[in-house]
Amino acid sequence: MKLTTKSRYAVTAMLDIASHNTGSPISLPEISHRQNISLSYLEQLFSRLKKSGLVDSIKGPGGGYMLSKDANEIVISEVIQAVDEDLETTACNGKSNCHNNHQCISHNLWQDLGTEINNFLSDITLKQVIAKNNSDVKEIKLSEY
Amino acid sequence: MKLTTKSRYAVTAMLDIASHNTGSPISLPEISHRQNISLSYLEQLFSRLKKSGLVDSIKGPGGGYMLSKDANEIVISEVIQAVDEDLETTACNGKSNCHNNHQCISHNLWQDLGTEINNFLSDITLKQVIAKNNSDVKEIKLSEY
DNA sequence: TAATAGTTGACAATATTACTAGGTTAAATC
DNA sequence: GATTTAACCTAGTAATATTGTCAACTATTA
Repeated sequence: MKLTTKSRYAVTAMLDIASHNTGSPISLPEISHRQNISLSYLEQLFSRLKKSGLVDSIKGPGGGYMLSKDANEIVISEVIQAVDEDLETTACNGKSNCHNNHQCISHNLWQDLGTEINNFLSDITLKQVIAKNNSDVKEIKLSEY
Repeated sequence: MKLTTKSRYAVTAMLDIASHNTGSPISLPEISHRQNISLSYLEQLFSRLKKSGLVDSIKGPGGGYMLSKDANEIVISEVIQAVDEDLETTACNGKSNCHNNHQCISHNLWQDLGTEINNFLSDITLKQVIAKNNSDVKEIKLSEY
C-alpha cells in the first residue's frame, strides 16, 4: 500500500465526481478547474480508473466520466490501488536473494503494516467522506466513520 | 503522511538495529547485507535519521549506528517523517490558487485522512513490532499491539 | 608512529516515477 | 459537413528514488 500525491489526486478527483453527481457525466476539464489538477495528468489517472472498472466514460460534448457503481460502494483503497499498479514487489516470496530469516521477517512485518492500513482505508467509502464533509464538523475523525 | 518504499526501507533498517541490539553499534554494511538494501541508499537514509536524532553514530572499525533512545520510545511515524522531508505542501493554507470552496474541502479531507494514518503509526513502537515478531504468530494483527 | 582496513559522510550518476504537452478520434451541435 | 467538445493516445520533460564513486575519519596493529 503506497500513499503518494498520485493517490491523493485520484481520490480527490473521485470525490469531486461523487459530490457533483447529478446523473450527467462530469468532464475532466471541470475537475481540472475545480481541483487544480492538470488535465493531462487527470487523463492518465482516469485511464487507470476506467481499466479498473471504477468509472464509465462518454465521449464528445456533454460527455465525461461517471462512477460505475454507487458512491457508497466504492472504498478509498480501491481508488488508490487502481492508480498505483505495482502491488508489493518487495515481498520475499518469489525472490531468490532472500538468504536468511531476518530479511523475510522484516519484509513480512512491513507487509502486515501495509495490510492493516489497507483494511483501514477499505472501511471508508466515497459517500461517507462526502456525507461527513457536508456536515459542519471542522475536524473530521475517521474513527467515527 | 507519505508511505513509499523509502519509508519502508527506513523502518526496516531501524527494526534491524532494534532487533540486533547488543550494546555495540550496528554497521550499515551489516544492515545492507541482511536487509538487501544498497549501502549508498542506507547512508543517505541514516544521514536523515541522525539529523532527526533517532540514531547516534560511531566511526571507524567496530563502529556503526545505535538507537538514540530505547526501542520502545521510537514510534514508526517518527522514522517515516525523518526520511520524508516535505510535510504536506498541498494544504490550501498558503496557496493563492485556491479559488473556490470545493478545492479546500477535498484538500482538508485528505489531510485529515493522513492525520488519522499518522495517529495510527504513532501508536506502534519498534519494540512492539520486534516483540510481536519474536512470538510464533504467523499473521500479525496490528490491532493487538 | 605509521600503515591499514573498516566505517561514516559527501557528491555525482543513473534509473524510475511523476507530471506536462501535443496530437488523434468520437460524438454532438450548428 | 464543418466546428466544437470531450475522451484517448503517444511522446517528452521534470522530479524523485536509487545506485556508484570517492574522500574523511578512527580504531587496530605492526
